[in-house]
Amino acid sequence: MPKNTFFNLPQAKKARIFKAAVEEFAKKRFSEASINQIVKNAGISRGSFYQYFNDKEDLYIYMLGEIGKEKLEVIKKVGILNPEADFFSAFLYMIKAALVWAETKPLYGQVAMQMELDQGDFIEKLRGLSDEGFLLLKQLVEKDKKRGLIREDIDSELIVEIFYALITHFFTKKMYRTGQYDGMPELAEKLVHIVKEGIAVQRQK
Amino acid sequence: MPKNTFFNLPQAKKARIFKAAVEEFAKKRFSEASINQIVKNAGISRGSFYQYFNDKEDLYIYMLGEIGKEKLEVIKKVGILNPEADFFSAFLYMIKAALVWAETKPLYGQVAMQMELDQGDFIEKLRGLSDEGFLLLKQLVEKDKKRGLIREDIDSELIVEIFYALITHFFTKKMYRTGQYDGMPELAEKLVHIVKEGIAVQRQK
DNA sequence: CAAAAATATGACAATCTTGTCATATGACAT
DNA sequence: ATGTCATATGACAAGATTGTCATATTTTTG
Repeated sequence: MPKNTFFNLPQAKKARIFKAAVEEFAKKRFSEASINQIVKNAGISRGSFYQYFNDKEDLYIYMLGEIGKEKLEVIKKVGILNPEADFFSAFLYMIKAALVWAETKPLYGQVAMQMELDQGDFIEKLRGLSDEGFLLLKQLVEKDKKRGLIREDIDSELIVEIFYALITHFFTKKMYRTGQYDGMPELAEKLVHIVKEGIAVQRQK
Repeated sequence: MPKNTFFNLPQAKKARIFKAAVEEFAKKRFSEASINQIVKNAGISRGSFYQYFNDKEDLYIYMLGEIGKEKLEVIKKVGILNPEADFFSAFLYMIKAALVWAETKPLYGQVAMQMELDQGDFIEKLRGLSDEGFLLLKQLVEKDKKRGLIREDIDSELIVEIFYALITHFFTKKMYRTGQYDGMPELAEKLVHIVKEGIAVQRQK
């Protein structure tokens, strides 16, 4: 947790530091991000940094927490919007909402991407924590199983993870290559359709 | 390309250096791997390293090439084994062969994994190159489309990439968490089955 | 207003990295 | 054996990184 000296700072300065952190962690992985770079961009001295935060981890976790708050709001809106939606359309809606969010705050999305690509014990520890979206999706899958929309013989967690893996893979690739998310809603629809219906030719229908 | 001084080296010394490189690049990403560490483990001086290779890239590419040779043999065996196999069983066979290979030379698999997780312009450039396995799979998909096994309306490359993404995701996760690949053949089968048949409940069949 | 407490600062030590280079060693041919 | 050529070596420069700390400055408090 950041020290009190940080929270006591005037809003503008806090924002400056936060912005500098986001910019750095959007460019580099945690392990490669440089405190030097952050303090330079924030316009504070190296000494001050250590007066505000214990170390890089401290700042990183704080930043993720702040970003997470915003992200959660986006995700929760989906659940509220149409409580009767099936998993597939809810998922697609969620993706689209996430894309709108990512376009508003592109750096936030990049921070998440960098984290996704990171390894290391510290990052691995972090991952398990904030899986609110994951849980929500799993519940939707299970509801759909009861409604007879999704096959009961497939593990719910596996299903969610498949979608997660696919979205992460294609979005990360696209984002890294072109720096943009255009065409992604369409791709997401294709992916959902494929996993839903399968790629095999249907014998009868 | 390594310099002649390297190729002139006695076999044992070459092997020692190669082994040290594999060990380092299995532990660390390219950008984080340290030449210092490699020379230490290989028992050569720092100066010698630069007499053998131009730089880290040089060694890395050489190493990947050597590993790639072995890997390609494994993959090619699949195509030979049963030329009439459909994409799904060929893919599964390929996965299983890759797993056997990875278990024999676990570090090679880890090198590939580290590369998978890496970003950076240099690594990105490398990726496109050695996609022999990718192409082979794409051809299989297209054959199966003609045979009426796979739906024609889905892009072949997308299909291959979906499998690639899923396998990479689950295997990397598993490997990183537990250091082993046990249970992976079964998981691969599940994944193939899901993408083949879909997760939606079939209305009639 | 003066003293005390809080905060800001950049130099510093320690540790890493890469790539170069003058020098030493060894092998091989004349 | 002597000279030449290839190779081996570790010190070195230049550039990063992190975390600490004595000192200066600002703010708050009595």
